Amino acid sequence: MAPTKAPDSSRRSDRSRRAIHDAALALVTEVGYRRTTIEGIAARAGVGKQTIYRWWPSKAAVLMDAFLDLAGRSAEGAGSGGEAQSDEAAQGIPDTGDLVADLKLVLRATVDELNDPVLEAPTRALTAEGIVDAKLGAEFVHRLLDPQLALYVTRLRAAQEAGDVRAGVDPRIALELLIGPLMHRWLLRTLPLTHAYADEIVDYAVGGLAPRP
Amino acid sequence: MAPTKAPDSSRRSDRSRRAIHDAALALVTEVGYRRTTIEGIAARAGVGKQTIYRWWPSKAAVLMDAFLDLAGRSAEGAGSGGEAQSDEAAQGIPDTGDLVADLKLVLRATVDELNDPVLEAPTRALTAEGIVDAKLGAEFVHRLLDPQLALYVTRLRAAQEAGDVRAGVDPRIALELLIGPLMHRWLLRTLPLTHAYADEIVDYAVGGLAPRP
DNA sequence: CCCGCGAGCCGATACGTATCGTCTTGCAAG
DNA sequence: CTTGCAAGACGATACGTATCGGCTCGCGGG
Repeated sequence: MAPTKAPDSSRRSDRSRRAIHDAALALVTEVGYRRTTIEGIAARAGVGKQTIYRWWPSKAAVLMDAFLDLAGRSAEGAGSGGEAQSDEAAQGIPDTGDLVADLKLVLRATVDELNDPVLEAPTRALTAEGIVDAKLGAEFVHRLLDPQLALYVTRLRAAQEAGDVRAGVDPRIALELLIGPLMHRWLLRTLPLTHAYADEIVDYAVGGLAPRP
Repeated sequence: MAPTKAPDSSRRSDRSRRAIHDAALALVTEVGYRRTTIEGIAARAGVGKQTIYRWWPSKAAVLMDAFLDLAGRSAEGAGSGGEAQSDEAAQGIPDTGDLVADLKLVLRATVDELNDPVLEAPTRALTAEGIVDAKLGAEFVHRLLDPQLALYVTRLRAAQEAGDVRAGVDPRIALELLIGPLMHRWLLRTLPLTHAYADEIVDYAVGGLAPRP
């Protein structure tokens, strides 16, 4: 009956947790997701296998936590000092009044992140895993993607109030018009992902969202 | 030196090939990609393991051929009688002169395909594998995606000549404005993928591509 | 025309390796 | 003294390779 009672997290070793995160990220970028094994992570982290199995249900879960930890750490110091969440999440999308310029700025930054060799392998691995595993995918979307997308919703709503976007447009759909093409090209590698591409997407998309004359 | 000489394909058993295709597709939809094994496929198909290893380099390659075979078979009879390639590939995108209506028709059909439970599991598995494995991804794009996308390019060029799309627009980018959001929502399961969504995407995208007044 | 023969794919299965997830053992931190 | 921890033994799969007869071809001598 006892549903495998949870271990006492207050006694958990932070040192081991971090070592496991680092080892997981390093292995994924070095040998790829398929060939990173739990045993390999444990060995590299100087940790017993059981310590991993005690705290995480799967290899993907380890990588997800490691990735979130990485994103959180790289954002520290960029925020106003409090609890930053992620690079963009901490500061939001700028609102200079020029919607096109603001979006280009953010989408260019997204392009740079996607092309960053350090982030590429873990991001691809998690995305791919989420595509096949609905449960993990939901967690990925909820913990990583949704917070980012919420920023677009905010900025697009402001644009609607400013009259740059038609009132009837659903921000959730407008946002996908921007992000979708970027992700599509990155995921499927159909063509190179460049700043110029991001700019064109913004130009076309905003054109379709603007009020009819 | 002899680079593992290729087997004689003229003596290949078509019966085994088809049995392997069917078993692979069935297992992927039944137990998921991760838990379909080469041994499982061989057992289900009533085939020796070596027969699979002789003709395919990996589990993903088996599934890719099986999927292409499935797509090809389901399109037979729909084409003009000759060598049909795929449902849409055989007939192309209609050109009634109404760009919005034509695109909605095709994107709705794509939505239906993506929501088809028979096609969903193999498509997700192949896409996910291609995201992580660049070599396989390139093959996936080349054999499956590019032929489909070429149809959009054709239709969009016609729209440019008809004056429905600005002359400066690159069809390869315009097409991603349509397909990208659809794939993004389907892959990441952010929100349900419906006909209404396809319609809105077409409305917004075409609005952004149309000539400036 | 016919039959024997070698080549090669086929189903089947044994083999050694790798990874999995669980379980056990001491040890040291709390 | 309780419990997480490092280390690793353990059975269970799945991997990819190597053979083994059995069967079906194509070919060439009779």
